[in-house]
Amino acid sequence: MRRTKPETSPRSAVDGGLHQSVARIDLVMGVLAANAEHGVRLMDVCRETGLSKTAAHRLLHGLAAYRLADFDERSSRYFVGYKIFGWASGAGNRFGLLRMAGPSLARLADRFGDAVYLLVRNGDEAVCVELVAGAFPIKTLALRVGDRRPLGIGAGALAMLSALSDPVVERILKDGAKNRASFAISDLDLRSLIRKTRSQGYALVDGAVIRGIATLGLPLLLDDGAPIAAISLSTTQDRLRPPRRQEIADAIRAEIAGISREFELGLTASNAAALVRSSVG
Amino acid sequence: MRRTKPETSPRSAVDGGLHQSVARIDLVMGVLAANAEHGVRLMDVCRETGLSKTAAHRLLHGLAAYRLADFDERSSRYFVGYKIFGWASGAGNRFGLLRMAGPSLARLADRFGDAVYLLVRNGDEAVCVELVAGAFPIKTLALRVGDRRPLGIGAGALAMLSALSDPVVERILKDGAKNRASFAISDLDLRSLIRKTRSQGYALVDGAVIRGIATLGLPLLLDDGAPIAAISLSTTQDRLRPPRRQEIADAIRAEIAGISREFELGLTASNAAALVRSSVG
DNA sequence: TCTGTGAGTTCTGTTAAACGGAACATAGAT
DNA sequence: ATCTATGTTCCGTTTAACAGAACTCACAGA
Repeated sequence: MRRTKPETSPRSAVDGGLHQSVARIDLVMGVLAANAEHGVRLMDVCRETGLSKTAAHRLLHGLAAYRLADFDERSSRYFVGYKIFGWASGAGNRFGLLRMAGPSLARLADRFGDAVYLLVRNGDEAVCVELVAGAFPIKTLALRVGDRRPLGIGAGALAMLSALSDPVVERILKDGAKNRASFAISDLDLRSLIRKTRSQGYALVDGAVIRGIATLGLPLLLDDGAPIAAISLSTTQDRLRPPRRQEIADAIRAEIAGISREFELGLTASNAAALVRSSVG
Repeated sequence: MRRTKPETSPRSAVDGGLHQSVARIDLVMGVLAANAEHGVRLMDVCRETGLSKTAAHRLLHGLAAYRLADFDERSSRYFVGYKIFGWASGAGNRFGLLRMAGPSLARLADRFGDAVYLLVRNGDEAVCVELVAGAFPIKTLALRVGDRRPLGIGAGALAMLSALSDPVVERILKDGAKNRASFAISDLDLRSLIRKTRSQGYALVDGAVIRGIATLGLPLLLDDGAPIAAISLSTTQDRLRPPRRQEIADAIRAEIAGISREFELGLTASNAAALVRSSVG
């Protein structure tokens, strides 16, 4: 009796058999997203995912049928479907945070001319949920919408980490060491940054994550002190020297105060907790 | 022998059996996205999708395992996962369009102070791919990123429709009649708007789609005349009267000329065709 | 404190949706 | 014109997903 060889079975490459359908869709969409600009052909997907030609073909057609992917017949290339936008626009607005913070971001970007970010805590990571580029000609976009960073990497994520209690900080440092490896910031540096952040009341990362770019961020705290989000601003290092630095920190703090007032009004305690810990897993 | 009743089997409710896994994921993610602000509980998903408790449970856990959904344990609510952002940011940049058009949008929003949109043609619809809000205090956001409109509804979509040949326009009007039903614009109105758009060289929708808001748009054409995208600006009706109106149209036209020059350089003929017709289905 | 209700989770046997491989078709390159 | 690589269709097999039932848990009202 011929048995299916278990060796390089694509299913095991993904998940071990559980949630295969989600696993494969995630896998394929990931490939589409990674090559979104020029699209991918069937065999590209096979190569990158290890799926059989048949499986990839069927899956891609299914995705296209539901507009999760777009297919161009002439070039026979697949793209991430625009339908994803609809999902994403909802995702950013969890608990209406984006709706409430949006005007603040715009005001800050407008006043200082630099790029302003809204980051949300998601487990031990920070996700960039919105970004408003300012008018200043030198664009210093440190993050794009959707980018993830371990807590502690970048001013917004550092602001959130610093707002957590020491035991939690220690746990996060321990669990996330591997994820921070690609950033040239040692745990020692990080601890000293946290101390500095706590003492000065805002997080400043001056060229450490991206050369030449400085970012400054403050956390949005619930009344129990839990950080759920952060607003940060990035610019060139010379535009973030002391006098202006303090001015920016104060402006962000003022905006955050307004948001957090509005935010807590529409929030029950359980909802708040939900936001903080959403998907700690 | 007890047979599974075929009657209201959820699988048939979705697709008829083909691509069930994609169908259900699409279905569930759609529900999550529709209730993104407050999240949904397991039974909400069951109710809204018709899925069995078990199926919904398994699927949601699978989605959460891959971070396509986020689950909050305390409130036991599911949310659209932030991972979707990663996919979406790729989606907007098909063929690098967003990268090339981004600076133009920012310049326009900056100069006029109003909201500026980038729309892409996707089959017989237009999708809003990017939006830059201007500094003017009255915000007139006619679209959000990810919104879809039938071609012809809204200035950008009207600009693209008007750039198509008459036979194509007729086909789109015929096929899409139902989708336009919710907008108070008759086909007769639409034909006259198309004529007007063609003669004046830009599309203007003055309060017809949203009361009090006027939008003005121009298409981005390939050298063979096919419209692939549009840039539009929305503001209050009184801010879009004749002298300013012409100024805005000229400014958008100039930006589009720049984009399309850059765009065609990086585009082979087949790629261009791909973009135009992506997912006509 | 007890009890009833509704939500969420786990278990189990069954089934059909998805599977891989092979054959077939098509397009591009040489 | 031939060859190679890519894309599509077919088909018998199988395993991942299925529905239902039983279970736990939390909470509300008596």
